[in-house]
Amino acid sequence: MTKPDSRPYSRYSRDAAQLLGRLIRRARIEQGLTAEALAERAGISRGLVQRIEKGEMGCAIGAVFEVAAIVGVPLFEASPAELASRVAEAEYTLRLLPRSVRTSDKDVKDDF
Amino acid sequence: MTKPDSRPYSRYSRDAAQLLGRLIRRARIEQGLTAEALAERAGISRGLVQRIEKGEMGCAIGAVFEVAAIVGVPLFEASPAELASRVAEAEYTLRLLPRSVRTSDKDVKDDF
DNA sequence: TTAATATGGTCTATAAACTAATCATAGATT
DNA sequence: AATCTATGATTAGTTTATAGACCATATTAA
Repeated sequence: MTKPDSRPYSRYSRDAAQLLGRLIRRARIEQGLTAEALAERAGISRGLVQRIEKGEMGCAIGAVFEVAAIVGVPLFEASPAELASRVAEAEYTLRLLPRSVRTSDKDVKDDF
Repeated sequence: MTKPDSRPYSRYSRDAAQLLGRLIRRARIEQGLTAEALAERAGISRGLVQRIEKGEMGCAIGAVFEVAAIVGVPLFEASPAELASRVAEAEYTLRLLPRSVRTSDKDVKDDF
């Protein structure tokens, strides 16, 4: 058994996952919610809640987002209505773009 | 084989995952990046890129965030420096909270 | 229209996440 | 101080995601 989940993640994505986990943990505690209780509400195990709060990269995004929603950590800093609106907007914008990318090598901003 | 990944997700978390996927796809196309090329950069398979762009809830948050970072979709609407700063802040704030929750049942704002 | 390629879907094998149970410890309340 | 409980960590077993190959189709460019 080697070290688990040691893929080359960028600092940015690791920070983001970690921050999300901390925010969830903070919100849970402030609401007096037990990890066990939160797990029950989300339909997942307590162990997974622990991993989410630690910001581990292997957790399913569905589980993470669901837990965040339950304790009230806003995703995209948006309310449900705003989110739905942005989804629709993104949907529309996508339809305006080419459906297939033909170019071989263009510049990508990997850093921002 | 039954229907995969049919856990009871909230509308909010599903919208969030879907929006993130759309934003990634849009950014990728706008940059003339092939799904294959993006997968290569992220160290994942092309199939996983497709699932991420569809906003499927089972994808590992590490893979999703990594891909987002590569195409330049900001997480938490924050730059790398801001993110790191917020992580540190969250870390500090957590240390001020009780480490164990004793209460049995308090009110939770499930809706916001 | 034709040629080249990106995309979408499916399949199998493998790797990994997830669950559930358990134990030890830390922390909170009386 | 003593008790009760939440937390953290570990393990075994099951489920699921992921990789990689493949094929069919759609899309772009010539």
